[in-house]
Amino acid sequence: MITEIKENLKELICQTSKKLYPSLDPSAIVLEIPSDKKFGEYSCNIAMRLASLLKKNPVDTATTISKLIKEEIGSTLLAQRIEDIQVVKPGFMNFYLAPKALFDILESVLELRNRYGQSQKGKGQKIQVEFVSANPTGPLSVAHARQAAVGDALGNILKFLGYEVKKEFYVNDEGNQINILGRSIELRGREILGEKVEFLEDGYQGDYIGDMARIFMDREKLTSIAKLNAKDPADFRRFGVDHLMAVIQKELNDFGVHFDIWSFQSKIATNPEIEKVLNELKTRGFIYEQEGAVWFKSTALGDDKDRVVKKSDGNYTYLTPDIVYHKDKFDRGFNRLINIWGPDHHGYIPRIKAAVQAMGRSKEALDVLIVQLATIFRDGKPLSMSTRRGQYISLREVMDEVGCDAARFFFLMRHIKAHLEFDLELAKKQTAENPVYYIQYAHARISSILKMAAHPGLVVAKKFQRLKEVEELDLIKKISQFPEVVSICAHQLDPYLLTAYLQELASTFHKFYDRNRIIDAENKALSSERLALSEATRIVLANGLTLLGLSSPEKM
RNA sequence: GCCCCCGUAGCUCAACGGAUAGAGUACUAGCCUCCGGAGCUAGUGGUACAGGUUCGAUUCCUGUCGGGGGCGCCA
Repeated sequence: MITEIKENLKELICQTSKKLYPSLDPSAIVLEIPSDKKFGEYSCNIAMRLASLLKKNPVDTATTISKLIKEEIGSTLLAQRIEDIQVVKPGFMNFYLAPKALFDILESVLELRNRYGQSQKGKGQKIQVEFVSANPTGPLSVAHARQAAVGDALGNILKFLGYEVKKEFYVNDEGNQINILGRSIELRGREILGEKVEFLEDGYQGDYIGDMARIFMDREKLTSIAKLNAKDPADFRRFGVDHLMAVIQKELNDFGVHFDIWSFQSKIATNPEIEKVLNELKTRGFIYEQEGAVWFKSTALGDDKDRVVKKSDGNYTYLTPDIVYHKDKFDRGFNRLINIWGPDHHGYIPRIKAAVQAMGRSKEALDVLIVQLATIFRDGKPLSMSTRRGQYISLREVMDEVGCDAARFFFLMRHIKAHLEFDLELAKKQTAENPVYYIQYAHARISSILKMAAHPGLVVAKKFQRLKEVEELDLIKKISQFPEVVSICAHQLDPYLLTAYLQELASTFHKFYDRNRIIDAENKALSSERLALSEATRIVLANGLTLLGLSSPEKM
């Protein structure tokens, strides 16, 4: 409903403006939600864009256009829905929706319920969102936690807009890091059996390694050094990967993040497959040999230096299986890939984009989102986060301390490209200072009112005519913005706008609640319309919270 | 040295290139005979600096200064 109104209005403005300036590019016409509600529900700046072309005062142009629109509008669906058009100072045309339009929107929310805000915009497009993809060498960190919250919410949003979305976790279960993992476990095992060992310089040092060694040796009955020596090193690796993947899956599951697909490097980037892809790249002229190594000519496609894909010792670099993996993604039919990475990988973007192009795909088919780190604060002081040593804050700690909903919301609250300050004390507070509870409180409050209204026998209205207070109309207008907010999130590939919107919606509701009595047995007709308005608000809050991966509690 | 992100109110952050730069928090003063006071109302206060593009710049471009991160035949 609301998107229809906007589209129709845009079309009308376009046609009318073309009468003044026939070669007008329709994409130049932008309808935006004004910063201040006194400027109406939609505002158009086309007169100012045309000012220099027409060599006329934009206010005059806007006046002319708005007169023409008023003449034309009678013949369209908009006639009853646009109440007023005003021309203001620099040359804005501001459009004011009529109560009829607002009531239509309310009715459609109550009818569509959890589908309100959905669209079919993405129909037929297959998108893969790959995120977290942490090496199975330790528990997940806060950095992964933020990536998980972002990827999950973004995937939800894209699905909501009709895209066919798969959320995928890529498991790097081979390579140097995994060798080091296996070796670290083995060395801890030797220590447990009393052997004096020198630990690896770049080995994994967290306590969990020793725990894992103990579990493995119990299971395999490795009670002596001799038995341990007889063990295949690959067994340590395999155990390490399996064990840690189970830990990671459990953590993500508890965090409420669910993946559709788990891909394993060992299955996808097998040596024959790698050679096949390298041959293909060679045929296309992107491979050469130098100093005993095999190089990918990524500079030809925008990278700042060429990259080794096969070292002089015959091993592949990290990049090589990754190229195969990206080819695999496209082979599975995805026409758009979204990778969510940490900031430590940003230098890696040009080479993987080069690889995608070398395989004949457009570089626009791959979006790499860099999610900046979150710094965890306690009592106003940042907690140190030296990596590698196992001294980083884990997802588990944050989740246990502040709860899933609060943690996820905090991770989503800022642009993904902005550093995030995460205050544990604030996130833990169950008070007004905490925005999560502010939103959920509004949902719980409405749920409670709806329950209570059942007693006096009030019904939730389906048709509207009595809502006219400022707070009522403001609330409907805020509700009407939801589809657009979701759509902007998808366009920007960042869910943060939705967190801000939900706070505004909750605030608009609280104001309405504070100044207007909802349940009133003396005035049932008005009361049932206000109940319906509350229910519509609840629906939108729930839809938004669900997209972000948060719960919508009926009681708190 | 090169690359990426960020400099906005005391603090944490907003503002598709638009209108008087907005919220929360803190501080001050108010609001419960009645639907959840985890709420509402009012007040105070700001674009790092220098140029450029534009009818219009917090936003885009160049430079300076400041903070964070990244730059391997590591992953």
